[in-house]
Amino acid sequence: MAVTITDVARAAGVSPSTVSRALTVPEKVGASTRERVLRVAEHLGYQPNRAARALITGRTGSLGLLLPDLANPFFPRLVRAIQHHAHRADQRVLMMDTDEDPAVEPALVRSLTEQVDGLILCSPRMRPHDLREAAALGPTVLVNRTAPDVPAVVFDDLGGMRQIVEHLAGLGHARIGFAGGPRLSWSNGQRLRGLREASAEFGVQLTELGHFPPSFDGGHVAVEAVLLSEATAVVTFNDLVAVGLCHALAERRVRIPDEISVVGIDDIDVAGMVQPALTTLALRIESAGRAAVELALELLAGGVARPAPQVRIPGDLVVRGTTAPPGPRPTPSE
Amino acid sequence: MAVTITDVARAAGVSPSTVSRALTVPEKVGASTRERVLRVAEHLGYQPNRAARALITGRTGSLGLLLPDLANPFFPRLVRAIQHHAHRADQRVLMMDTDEDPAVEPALVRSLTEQVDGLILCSPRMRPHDLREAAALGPTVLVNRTAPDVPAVVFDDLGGMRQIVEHLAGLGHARIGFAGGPRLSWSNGQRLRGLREASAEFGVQLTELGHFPPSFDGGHVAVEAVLLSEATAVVTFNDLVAVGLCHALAERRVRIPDEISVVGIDDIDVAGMVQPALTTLALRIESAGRAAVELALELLAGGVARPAPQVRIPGDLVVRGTTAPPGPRPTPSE
DNA sequence: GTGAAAGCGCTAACAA
DNA sequence: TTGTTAGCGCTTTCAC
Repeated sequence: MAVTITDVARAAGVSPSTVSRALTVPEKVGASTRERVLRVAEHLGYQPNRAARALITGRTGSLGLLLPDLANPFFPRLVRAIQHHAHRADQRVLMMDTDEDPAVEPALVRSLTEQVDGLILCSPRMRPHDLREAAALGPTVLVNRTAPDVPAVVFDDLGGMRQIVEHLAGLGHARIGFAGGPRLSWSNGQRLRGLREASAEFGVQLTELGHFPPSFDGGHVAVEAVLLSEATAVVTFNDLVAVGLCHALAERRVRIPDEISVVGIDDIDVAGMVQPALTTLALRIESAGRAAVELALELLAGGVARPAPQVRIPGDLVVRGTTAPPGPRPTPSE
Repeated sequence: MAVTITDVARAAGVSPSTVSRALTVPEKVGASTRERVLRVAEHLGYQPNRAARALITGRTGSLGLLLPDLANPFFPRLVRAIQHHAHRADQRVLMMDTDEDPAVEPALVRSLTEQVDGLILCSPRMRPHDLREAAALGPTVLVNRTAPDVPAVVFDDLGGMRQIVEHLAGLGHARIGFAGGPRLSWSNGQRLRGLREASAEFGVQLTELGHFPPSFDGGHVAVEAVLLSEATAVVTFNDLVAVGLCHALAERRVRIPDEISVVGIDDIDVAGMVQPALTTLALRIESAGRAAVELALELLAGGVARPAPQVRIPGDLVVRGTTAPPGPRPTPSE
């Protein structure tokens, strides 16, 4: 049997409540008593029973983490960061992967809220209505999405897109294509909007090439639309699509960046591994994770300012090998 | 306030104990009563309070998951699978990333054991002695490592290496190099052993090129040793190293697979994204995750056969573009 | 088959 | 500053 607070109390010659106080509100206990209790507890290897503590305080000491797909290289970094900072605040992390199925999200949220102090919803795919209901269930922080009155951490897509277009325009590109992500994706909308605004600002023409799966294969699908377009540079929804697109272009003997420039978003590891290495908008995912945990902790500590805070994480354009001044357009051979 | 078992009892006109039984040991309750209780519970949106249940049963309903680094593309797939199967068994997953620091592992294990029913240790880096102590703390399952008397899920490195060597020997390679991983890595030892045995069997010469970080950069470091060796084909500790090596070889204008063949291990996504695509030993990571959860559940359900079961997951060689019959060795130019 | 009662380990009033 | 008491929500004897 594990050692309980009563064992410690007996061994230290005090009452259980004193032990409890020494452990959780040290300042409400005499210095010498506190020290003795702490020493005894340490010596006995006492570990508080979280369940008992949770039962009475209503605090579980853990944060719930919901995300669409851990296999998407964007998320492991985010999870790591969240994990790390939660741990520093003595909170555990209960992770759940929804397998990219928006339909299961509300149910998972409902089951999670009961067993965690707060919820971090990463790139939730559920409908705004469901999201609002979910957030009402308990302290909730959104990452990579927004909803009215819900604290959120988002990436500065507008600023990021501006950096990309500025870079491309500076290189001399006049016609830019956008290989978009899922129609329902919140960030896809943001990115498109940012691209439109920046294109107007820098006087380049933006062509929307369509919506593609946010994956390597999606990039392969997009290649047709890219070749059919007049664009000399293509921005993709994310790095996976960019890498897939480059792959497909290479298969068709289109030279990158000589004939077409490609820009990704995320700066996942693969971006630096392919050849040529991908020019991409690096997202400070670790910062986002930290911000999310901090917001959640604030929420728990007791309310948050209205309106709900919205942390915007900037991006940094990383120029590598897939962008260059526009050359001759590839001839659509096949 | 959340709805409790008492609320349900009152609404259903029975005692709390009956509700409890209807929910956890249905067969000990009259059919009609059970049905009514269940309906009322559903209607009220009753969710059992896990903390209270844990307090009395001693079962937390969650599994602890310890791993070295979620950023390593091997792990997200494993975590997903574990998550998925744990969830099906109505167990939550508490994940902790040790950040590749063997020193923190024992402490994390100790703090985790108190709050979970069982522990799944993935590729633990800690010393055998610590591992034995950790496993003694509670129900423990090892993944990608073994210890006496501890149930484990391992990959069939011996069989996998045999597949690789057979493939290479069949292609005509007579001298194979191995770019090893961390000296302390358990699987590195296994792989080396498998390579030795298979090399003897197929009559090829094996050169150990050294130990390298299990990363893209590690592959870059390894390139020197590769070029200095007589090997016409190189097996690397994992795909990341293989991709890094290919990258470094390409930088030196060494043609793959014409001048050197490269084989990775894992079949991470990147393996299919680089050009040429990587020949690699695919590990059935999902199967490993499932097996790990099953073992853990068995442990919880009450003991496990002695000696501790050891599940061996086979690998499948995926032949892609980085292997071919040996050509002329590259001339060490620089 | 069902209810009453006890108690898991802890914290939080309330007293002293 | 410390101890006493009650009770969080649930399961599990033990009666009936």
